[in-house]
Amino acid sequence: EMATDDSAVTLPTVQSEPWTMLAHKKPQKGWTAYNPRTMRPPPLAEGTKSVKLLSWNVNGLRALLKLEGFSVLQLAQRENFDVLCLQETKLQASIPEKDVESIKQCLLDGYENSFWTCSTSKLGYSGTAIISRIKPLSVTYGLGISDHDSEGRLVTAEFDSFFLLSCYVPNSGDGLRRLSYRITEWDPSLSSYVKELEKKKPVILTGDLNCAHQEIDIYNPAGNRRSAGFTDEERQSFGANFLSKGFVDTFRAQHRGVVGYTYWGYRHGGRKTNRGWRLDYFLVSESLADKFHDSYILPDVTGSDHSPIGLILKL
Amino acid sequence: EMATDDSAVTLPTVQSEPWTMLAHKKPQKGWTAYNPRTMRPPPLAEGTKSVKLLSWNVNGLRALLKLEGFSVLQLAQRENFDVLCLQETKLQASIPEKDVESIKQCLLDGYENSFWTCSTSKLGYSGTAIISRIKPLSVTYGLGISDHDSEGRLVTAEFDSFFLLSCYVPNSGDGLRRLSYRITEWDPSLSSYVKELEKKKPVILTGDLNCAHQEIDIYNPAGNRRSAGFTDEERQSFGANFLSKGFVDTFRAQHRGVVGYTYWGYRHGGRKTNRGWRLDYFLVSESLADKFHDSYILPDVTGSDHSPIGLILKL
DNA sequence: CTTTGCAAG
DNA sequence: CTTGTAAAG
Repeated sequence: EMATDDSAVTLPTVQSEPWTMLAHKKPQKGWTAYNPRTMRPPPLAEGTKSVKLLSWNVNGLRALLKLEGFSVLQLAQRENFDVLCLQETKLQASIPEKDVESIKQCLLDGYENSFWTCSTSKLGYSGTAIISRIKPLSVTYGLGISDHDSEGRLVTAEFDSFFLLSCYVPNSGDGLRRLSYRITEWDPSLSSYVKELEKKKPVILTGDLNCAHQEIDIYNPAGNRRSAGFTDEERQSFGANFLSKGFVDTFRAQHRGVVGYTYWGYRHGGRKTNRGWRLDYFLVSESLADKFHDSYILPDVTGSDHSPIGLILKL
Repeated sequence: EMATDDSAVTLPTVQSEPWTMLAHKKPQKGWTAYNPRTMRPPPLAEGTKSVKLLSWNVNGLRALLKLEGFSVLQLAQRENFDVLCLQETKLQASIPEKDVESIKQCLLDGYENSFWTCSTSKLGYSGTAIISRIKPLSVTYGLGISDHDSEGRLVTAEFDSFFLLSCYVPNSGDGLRRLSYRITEWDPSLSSYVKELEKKKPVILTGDLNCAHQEIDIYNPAGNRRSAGFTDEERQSFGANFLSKGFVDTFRAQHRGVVGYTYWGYRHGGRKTNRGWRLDYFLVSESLADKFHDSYILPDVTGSDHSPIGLILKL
């Protein structure tokens, strides 16, 4: 049975739905756990024009398709998305023939338009994509700055009423060896790029932005102050370069005080114990802030260390 | 039903026993396929003193134990061997704790004495072992020539009536890049080493000697004239350094005209189609040539690209 | 802990 | 095709 609203414990703790559990033994600060069963709004009225966007860091597309086979296709059918953004495809420019076949069958059936980047500097690393039912007006790859465009971290597709960016932000790495690149080069460059695009039309920036912005966005804030993705530097950069520049974190705007993770490291059996992070976002231009119907997470979709996230945008 | 001896086709071709099939569509030169069900002599009379030796190129011991779990232990119990020689353990000097546990449980239960070499020049490469119920008089590692002893290719155990060598001969490699090392350095050094030992007592040289000596020892002799393990150079070297120096190929001595493979490459589904090679041997000093009861192959033991081989020695 | 690519067989 | 490694997350 569903717990009542006035129950002392505000968190449902149904064993069979692990995504409903917080890692903290006791709920803190009145936070609640994100539950897609109860927290997603009812569907839009028939006839309301909308577009459904999905984003997923797949952590190696070939392994996902090998492991999961047609379950990716099932995801597509169940969710009936219009556009799917991928990160960490780990594909190379030359994909083995059998993998091409698998990708076509599992992922591109019904989606005529697909646009792929891959790292040219390091094989099988990074890589992003946009797969769409709707034909974009135009597509560009990277930031347009060759220093930052050898790792296949960005695809931009222009649609009628917005730009959509599928982005994989550089991880600051073990020992934070790449933190300074991230803070002083990548984040500001991406920020300038999106602000430039925004002069033309609204922007939707999605993907693995590799930052848990606030304490609510990570299972163990105190223990991760010097972990890549939760350093003060990255969190400040995320605020300064995106949120303070007018971009709206749609999940947080819709779900104040809700703990919704999108990533659970493989290293400590994170998914079972819900030791997660919220690293994946749909950020939107202010002008779209009241035009989205639902910003959601699909935590029960497995096959990667990240779960997919979704955004339903009213048109 | 068993085929009768006077049948026109001399080869049993029972589908459920693939090791009974020859790769050649038609039997050639009157060869027959090795069949452990019919070609092993009856057990020695009760009370006859004997020792049972086994040798196995395991192609990565950790993977074998992970894959097969306790079936290795079952092999030990079923075969009830006295000494097991391993090659290509691919262990490092520092074995992860969990692997140590697994090895102890699966492999060393009941075998007090075990002696291991590993490659110090290339991690997870090569590596040999002798695991014994009988305590050896002494054990030495390598050839005693530092140039050839960085790859963990040899363990020698001295028992009362013989030396036992577990050996993994260097593969000549793709493009035969290591053929000249093999022919001009390794083989002669090993030959000198065993001849030196033989001055003290008889020698049993076993392991993956990485040479299919004659056409009968390989499924496609014509197509492999320049393949590592069947070059003229390696075959001549094998003859000159070991057979012509008085060592007896026990399997061949016992089974003239019998096709008995011990290796089937993973690359072309070799085991299913019996596209095999005989690369694993028990070579013995001439003085032991009439003292062995059975030199055999266990082709139905899986888990590696090689099968184990065995030697029952009368004492 | 898992992905990728790589060397080796 | 499978085993190891390494770098990366």
